Amino acid sequence: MLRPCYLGEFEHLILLALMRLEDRAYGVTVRQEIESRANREVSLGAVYATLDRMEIKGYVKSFRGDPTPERGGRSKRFFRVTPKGAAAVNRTHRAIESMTQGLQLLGSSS
Amino acid sequence: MLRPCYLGEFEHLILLALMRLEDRAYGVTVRQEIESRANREVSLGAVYATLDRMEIKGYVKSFRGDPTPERGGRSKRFFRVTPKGAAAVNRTHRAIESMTQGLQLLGSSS
DNA sequence: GCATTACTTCTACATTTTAGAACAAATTAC
DNA sequence: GTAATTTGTTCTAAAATGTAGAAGTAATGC
Repeated sequence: MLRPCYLGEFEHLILLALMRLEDRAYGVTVRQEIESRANREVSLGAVYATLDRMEIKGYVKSFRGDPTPERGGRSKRFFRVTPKGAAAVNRTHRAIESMTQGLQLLGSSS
Repeated sequence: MLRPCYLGEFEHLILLALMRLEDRAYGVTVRQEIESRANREVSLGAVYATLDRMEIKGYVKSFRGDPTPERGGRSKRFFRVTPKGAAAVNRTHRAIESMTQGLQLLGSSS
């Protein structure tokens, strides 16, 4: 099968979280960002699994930070979106946007 | 596991295609709509599998049309989005939107 | 050291996405 | 009418994604 270059739902949310968090993105903050912003519960296991897969695909890059002086403050694994990851987000947005053009659906529900 | 009420990527595109197509939505046109609008190749098998799953979940409803008088024009299985499906689209859009708020990413690529 | 805290990795499954082959029903050509 | 052709759907099987929770690791505080 040809490698699809489209993002899954959760991959998409995680990339957006990384973009928002900039240099503060690691497992816990990513999960928090999605829970509070997208109003959706996620497990840390899910977050890491998806980040690992996206690192293999080249959508994100991770590197170790230093330990912090809080109790339990061990070193974190930070993540950043790569240009390739950003391109994937853009492709996804364009696809959704062009499929949405002219539809009036986001009316007022909530 | 609790049934997640979030749409997968492809489910999302298919629901948008159904909304656009209104009463002309069946396997072939749905595929065409996604290929031309979202600029993405999809197989019919993928379209039907996803439509079937979404019918089970109550996001779409299908019904048979009559044969048409073209060569090979056998009867079609038409699909419509249900209110539940429309609600799922709205939830998905809200999640993406709130994750995107304030990010400037759709700059100019393409 | 031992308990506690913050964080990551591992394990195991469920669900979604995917392609292509097989099947079915209609039309046309002969 | 029956074989070939066309439109459309269903079936099958596998890969990719999504998910939760248990286990593991490194730090601090006592």
